[in-house]
Amino acid sequence: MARKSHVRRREPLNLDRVLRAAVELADQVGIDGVSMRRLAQQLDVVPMAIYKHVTAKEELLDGMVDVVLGEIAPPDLSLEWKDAVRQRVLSARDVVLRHQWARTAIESRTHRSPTVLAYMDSVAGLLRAGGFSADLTHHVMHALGNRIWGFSPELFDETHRGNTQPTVDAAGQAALMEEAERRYPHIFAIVMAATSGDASEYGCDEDYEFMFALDLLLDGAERLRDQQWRSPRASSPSQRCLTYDKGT
Amino acid sequence: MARKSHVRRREPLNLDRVLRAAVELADQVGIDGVSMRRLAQQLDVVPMAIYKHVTAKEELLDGMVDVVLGEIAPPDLSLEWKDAVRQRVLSARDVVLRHQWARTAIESRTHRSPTVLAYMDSVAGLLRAGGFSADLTHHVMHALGNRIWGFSPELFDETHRGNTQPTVDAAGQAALMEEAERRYPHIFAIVMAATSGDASEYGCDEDYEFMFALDLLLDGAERLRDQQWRSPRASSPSQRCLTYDKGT
DNA sequence: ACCTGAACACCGTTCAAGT
DNA sequence: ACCTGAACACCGTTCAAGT
Repeated sequence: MARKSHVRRREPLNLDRVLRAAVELADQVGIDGVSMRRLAQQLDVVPMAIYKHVTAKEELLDGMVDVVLGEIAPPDLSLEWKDAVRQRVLSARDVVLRHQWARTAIESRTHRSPTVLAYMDSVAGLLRAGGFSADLTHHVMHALGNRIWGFSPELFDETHRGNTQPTVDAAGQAALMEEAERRYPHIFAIVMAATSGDASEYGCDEDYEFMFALDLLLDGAERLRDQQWRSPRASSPSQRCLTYDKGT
Repeated sequence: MARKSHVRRREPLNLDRVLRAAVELADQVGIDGVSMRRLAQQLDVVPMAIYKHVTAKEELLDGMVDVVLGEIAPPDLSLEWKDAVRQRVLSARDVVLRHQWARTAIESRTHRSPTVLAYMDSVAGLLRAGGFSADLTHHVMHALGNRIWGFSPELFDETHRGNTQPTVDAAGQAALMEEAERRYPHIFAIVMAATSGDASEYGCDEDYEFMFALDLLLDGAERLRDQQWRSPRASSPSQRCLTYDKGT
């Protein structure tokens, strides 16, 4: 056993092994639990050994994002553009649901790695193949925003990140509800509509919300494509900073 | 002078003063520069003194977000719903542009404070007043996502967070461009279209992108409202987890 | 009772001393 | 030349000792 661990230990550290261990660690303990020191421990290595394969923690996080993006299924080029985009984005969604920490990690990245660019390029390519101009594709990509990575911000709740709300008794619950109805009538109405009565057991169907927004955006994009939409910038290229024109 | 600083020092610390100092500090040094210790130093106080007004750093961040949300202009109820939403969201945008750290801070919040809920309630109220059902309002709010706070993710660049890309000579630049064109043809096309030729000076007009997406979403929402859209969940409330129905 | 210095258990990263 | 222990300059937060 001591011998085996000795053999293990001699297996040379490389970037791939570092990144895979980091991803595994993040899956287990969340992104905040991933420290250089803890990762080193996981790899049965001295902390400084990691710096041989990664110049700083930021680079580690870049690499971790690359690893999860690698799990996204390749695009199905036989599909009609909208289905193709949807399939690709939903595949990304599968991935970020498997790796909950990936949302935060992706959002925090300030550097676009080749892997990131390649993925974005492929999504842009699906739109271009669907007859979108480069101009419109650009704006649609921005409008999709983080949804191209398969996630959208959680507006009301944050159920996926182990938050234990304080348990209150039924009376307290009712009082809270009354308070909520008085102070936040519109949110209350929304919650009531979403739960058909029992607001206390509110929980969004995140998947549905994601799809709703995705289709709203894609349908809107399609409409603009069909009416040959061009950005004001494209018409007058010298003008870099545009003030929004309400009449448009 | 020593006397004056002594008088200053005796001014009792309170939550308001703590939060305002924290916001000011974040404005100056960014959110990562805001540590309990550094904030204490700024307030000319021992670190532990802050914990009298805030139980943990998370609570400090909650409070900081509340402070900036307080700077958002009140809704103009005389406006037609779409303009009212736009005015409110653009006012929020002014605020998050003034406080660059606020995007990250808002995204990282896991707790919805009364101030946060009040703002969300007011946006929901504008939609409701515009004839949106509670059901549709709900989904539209989700679709707007972080755009209700006046920001959207930066997809391609991150110019606003002091990043100094390595300067390369003209020849290196040209080589990079060729490489980019070969590896990321669609992104390259986008960039070319956005800069009318000189891809090296690419920079998105973030304001325009924001407005484009906002209008795409609001126009799409209006269309759904006009056709009396109802969510499948609203029709069959027992069914909580919906699979997306392509035919819809 | 209130306040606070020191301490605890961590960080990411540098650097010089060891092989 | 490579590797690594110790050290540096930080964190957020606890806690016991001081007033």
